[in-house]
Amino acid sequence: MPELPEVETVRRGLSQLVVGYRINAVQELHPRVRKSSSLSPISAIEGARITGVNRRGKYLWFELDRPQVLAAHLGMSGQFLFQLKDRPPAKHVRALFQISKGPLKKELVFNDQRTFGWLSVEELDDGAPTSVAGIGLDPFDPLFGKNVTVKNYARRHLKIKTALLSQGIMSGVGNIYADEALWRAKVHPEVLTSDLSVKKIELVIDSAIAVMGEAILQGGTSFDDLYIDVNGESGFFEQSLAAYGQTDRPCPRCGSLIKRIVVGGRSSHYCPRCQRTR
DNA sequence: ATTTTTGTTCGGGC
DNA sequence: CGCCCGAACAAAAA
Repeated sequence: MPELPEVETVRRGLSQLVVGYRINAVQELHPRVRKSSSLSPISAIEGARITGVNRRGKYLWFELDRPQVLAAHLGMSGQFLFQLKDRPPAKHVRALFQISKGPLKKELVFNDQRTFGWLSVEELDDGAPTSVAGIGLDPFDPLFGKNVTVKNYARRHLKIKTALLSQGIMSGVGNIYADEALWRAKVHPEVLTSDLSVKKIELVIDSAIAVMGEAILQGGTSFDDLYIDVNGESGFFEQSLAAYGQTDRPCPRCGSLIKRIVVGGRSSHYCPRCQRTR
């Protein structure tokens, strides 16, 4: 499932392979692939040259040689793929891009099994697409402020697990890295943010930064083929997971068996010994 | 056939 | 009105 490290891996792959290319043709192949708030059909960007690929949290956007951008969210299973000869064709292609640079021609596919992902033509507003306006900065953003973020967590009355998943406060963390960050910080997922000390909240944020930074170096986490990078490669961070998906397996720190509970409708994995309610 | 999975949005309740 | 919670959405694998 694409969270910040996976989306960043995709962004880096795209950045390397599409910047400088011109978008010659776009086909929308599924009725839900275009976000309803898109300024226009995606084909309106035909003729534009891609000048960069940017990201905030789990949101991606292609910068073009015109005021509009092509914004994208991978949802649960979205993928940008270059169709390679030695790989089976993608099965859930929702949009198709014909791009070229001089004599070089490429086909970029937007593939999405569960159709929660989307594409959208948008204006930039304060450096980010309009649909990204309400999304908090992610901790890798140069403008990210840790002290402000700590305060924003502290004044809410949310379970810390729910707070980490709230993209409006700090973006990029999903279910996997939320569980891993809380395990590293030794914080129980159900503790209220308003009950945590400033120091503890800081530790949770630092842990999220550390675990996502390490995951980026490993190309992200791939449990199955729902997450692969633009070249179809899996990430290798799964072997480093201490808590997520480790139900009934020993905690790497103390040996207690990892527990699974539901918090805010999402599965939460934690060590009952290392991560106490208080 | 039913359950499980997850990011985001939306509606209800307080 | 603001805040928080839970349901809904899709689709496929187990």
